[in-house]
Amino acid sequence: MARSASSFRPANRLLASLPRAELARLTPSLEHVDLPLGQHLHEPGSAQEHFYFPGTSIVSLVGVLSNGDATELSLVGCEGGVGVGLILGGETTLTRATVQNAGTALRWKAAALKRELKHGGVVQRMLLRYMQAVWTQTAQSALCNRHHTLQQQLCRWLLLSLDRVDNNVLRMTQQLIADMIGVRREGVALAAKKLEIVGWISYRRGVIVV
Amino acid sequence: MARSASSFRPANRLLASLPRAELARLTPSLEHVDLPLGQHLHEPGSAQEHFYFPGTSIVSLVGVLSNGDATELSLVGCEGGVGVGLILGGETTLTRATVQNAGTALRWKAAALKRELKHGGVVQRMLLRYMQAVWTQTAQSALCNRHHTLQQQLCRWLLLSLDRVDNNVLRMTQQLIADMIGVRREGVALAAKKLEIVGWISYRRGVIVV
DNA sequence: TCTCGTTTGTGCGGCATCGCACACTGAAAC
DNA sequence: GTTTCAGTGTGCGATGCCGCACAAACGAGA
Repeated sequence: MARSASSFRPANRLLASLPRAELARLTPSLEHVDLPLGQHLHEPGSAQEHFYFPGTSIVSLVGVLSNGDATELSLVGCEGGVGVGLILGGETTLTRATVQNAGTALRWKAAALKRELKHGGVVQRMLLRYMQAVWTQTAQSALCNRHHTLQQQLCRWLLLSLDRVDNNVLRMTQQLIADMIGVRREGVALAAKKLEIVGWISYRRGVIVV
Repeated sequence: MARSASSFRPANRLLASLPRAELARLTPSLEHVDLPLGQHLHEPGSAQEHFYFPGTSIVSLVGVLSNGDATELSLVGCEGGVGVGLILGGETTLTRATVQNAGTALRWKAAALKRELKHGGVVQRMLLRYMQAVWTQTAQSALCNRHHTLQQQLCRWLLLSLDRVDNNVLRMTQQLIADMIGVRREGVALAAKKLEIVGWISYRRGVIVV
């Protein structure tokens, strides 16, 4: 499942944005992994061992309440990374990271990340910038949850997901979508139906075409 | 309005948590300010000049949508700081920081903060840890907005506020509270009425006693 | 004391979502 | 082909909040 990372132009855009030299320095400590659908990269409350840079995989970051209620806080594809808790240095998170879409990723040992963070160069800036993106998405999520209708949230979710795949097709059941944005499945069914009537999407047993 | 900061044991707990030497090093670049009620420490979209360490003041961080809808993302008192956007390095935020409770604060030039962040010592760790606290609160906010009733959210807000004052009294009109958590004033009135009947709070024209 | 503006209390119709129940459909397994 | 079941469509009452309108209570200043 894991082999050494050799490619010079990583699929992940955070890594690709780094200068040649920095990337070369990091490469030895990066490890190629394939993420299967449904795997949890980390659970609420537990410490994380690795930071992940998704390549073709998509990972959903959901906040979990003690009673089990959940809401998606951020969606991460090749433009980001998983494990912001490591950047910030706290031991525990209240989030769960679940693989939405099986695919590749590069993983990075937590210790190496911490070393790089102390170093304070381009990599640190990159990580912090991305942290801001995550925070912004979380804030957006809070705002949407308060002010937007289910329909609007479904649209937002579809667009976020589309940005992270290379074609127009999403493989995702209504139940999973409902769990992500924290609503009933029936609500998603209704909203999706409307979108289908308008002609923006077509829906067929777990396959969405936009 | 501004005079040099001289006290060795700052009221702000983030600063107080620093080792003597570090604090001494920072002190010259800190400036004492009094924050009047209602002042905006930063607006969505604009760059921030200072990072603030509240002493007796309380600052509310609200996320603002382009259409004006808003929701509180975090509440900051002497246990925290205002200006996480500076830590993360992005130029713009979608948040507004408003002074909820007039009081003192120490402010810190953005440039000094950036220097300290590169340096990568105790101060960096402290800032990042606090950033995590803010992120966690934002995530909590998202979860509450989805899963909790207005009543529960009011309670949460009251408790958050209480943690940040030294007595049991909050000076706050229902309208302002409603704006904070992003609901109608009438809803707050109703919820507050219930809490008053149960005997947990007493409410009198902008003064809440718990 | 009186007035005026702010703050709070209350009622009503409307709407979005929930929780539950159940029927239908397509795809995979036998 | 038949069975089986995950995935989906639909209906219905309940609930919580919104938007609006207006009355009542309170406090500050004249």
